[in-house]
Amino acid sequence: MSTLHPDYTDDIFNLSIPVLAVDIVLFTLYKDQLCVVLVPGRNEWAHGKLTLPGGIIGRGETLEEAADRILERDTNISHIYKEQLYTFSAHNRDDRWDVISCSYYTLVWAREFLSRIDLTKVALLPYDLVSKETVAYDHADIIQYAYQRLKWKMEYTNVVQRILPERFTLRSLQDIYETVFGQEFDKRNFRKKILSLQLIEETNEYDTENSKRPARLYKFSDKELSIVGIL
Amino acid sequence: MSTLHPDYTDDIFNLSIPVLAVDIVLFTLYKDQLCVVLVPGRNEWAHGKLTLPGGIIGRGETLEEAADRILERDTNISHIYKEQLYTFSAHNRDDRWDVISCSYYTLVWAREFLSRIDLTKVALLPYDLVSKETVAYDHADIIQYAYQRLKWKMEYTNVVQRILPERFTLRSLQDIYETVFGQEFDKRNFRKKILSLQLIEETNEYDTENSKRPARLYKFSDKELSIVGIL
DNA sequence: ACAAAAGTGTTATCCATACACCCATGT
DNA sequence: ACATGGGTGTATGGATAACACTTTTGT
Repeated sequence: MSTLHPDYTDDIFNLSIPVLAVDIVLFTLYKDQLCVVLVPGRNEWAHGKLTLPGGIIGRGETLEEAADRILERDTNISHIYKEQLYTFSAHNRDDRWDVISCSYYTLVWAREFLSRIDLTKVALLPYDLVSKETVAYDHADIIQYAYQRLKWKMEYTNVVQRILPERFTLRSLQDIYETVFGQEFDKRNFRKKILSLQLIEETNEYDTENSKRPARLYKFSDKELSIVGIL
Repeated sequence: MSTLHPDYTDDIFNLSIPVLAVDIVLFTLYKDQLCVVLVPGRNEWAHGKLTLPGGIIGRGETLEEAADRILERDTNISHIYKEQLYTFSAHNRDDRWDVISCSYYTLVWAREFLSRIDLTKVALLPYDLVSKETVAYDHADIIQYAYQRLKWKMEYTNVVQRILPERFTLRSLQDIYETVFGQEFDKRNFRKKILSLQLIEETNEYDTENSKRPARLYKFSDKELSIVGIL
């Protein structure tokens, strides 16, 4: 233990302190399904259920650094865009241990990351199957909360640019929204809305990979994250 | 240090852990100004500046419990509605100490609470005067972030019910919005919007305290917090 | 009677929604 | 030629924003 900060000596002498962990909710789009990347629980209290990638934060580490370190250790994915979700501290979150968890969440496109994930060590669980029966501790609650936040963020900001490749078709953008929200959107209205926001601009390139009529590729015009109503 | 949680033993053996604190941004409406309740910094690194009420979280305490304890200690206010803001962990938040701060924010109506606050121990600093010159550490940043969140929450949810008394006039409700947002709203449109949301209902009581024509008193019809567009 | 705040409706504009057909390409 | 997904425009209804006068009370 290092030297005490004078502002807090009163507290330190009266109280022992809890442990701070980081847990990451990593959503991914896989085969038109919204999935969560989970790891097998490493102890008997997890009862063989899955858990979020997580670990204890170290001294001198920021939360983001700890999240990066843990994500790399558990999933081999490094330095991706993520956002802080909430810090959970309810009593009995975890039966045996007084741990406070600062959670992060993000969404990645499976195609890019599947190659780096070792599927013998992590599971891609469809969001619809997340429940207290499949996921340990309060992690199902955390995942549900992360899903609400993800939807909000995608509806009202341009975060989606963080998960798309440089060039993309309007259809692939719409697919992401439809998968995340679990509903279909009118193609014309969706395109009209997206284009009117001036977040993206057309290029003169076309997607020739799929057969059928080639789709025009677009790119984001502005890399700043901002609040805009998308849906 | 208590027994180690098996999920985290790897981390624990490799790393020492940082300290978790709670800081509270307590906004209040005082003389038509949005103010922040601050306390004098208790050490030389605060350079005589003001700081947010804050302290170290204890083992077995939830963040909310710690926030309540600290708020009561520093301001004599107990068990008020508050929301978690963000957990700050940037390097060099605090020059001498590796502390991660989970922050909470709330808004109270000065009239109710002024009697309980000891104004020789706490300061009410108008939000406009919050800056790195007046407030220590990164607390000015935290306050600014809390202000953004407060505005969002007031624009899109019915939180405001948490700070109003049981019965209130539409004018006092509008005053709160105008003070927080620093702008005036059209009286007719404001009333129309609020009433159309069906969040509040009229009573047959009138405010007779002020002179001039007595204003009808209203009450909230629903105590649940929900997302609704107010402005 | 007058000052001061409460209360009340209408109109114009913008945005969201609903909806159906033609186009370019590969097979 | 046909099957498949890409691409486009209009009309309607609902929400928002702008705007001024009458009412009730205390002094």
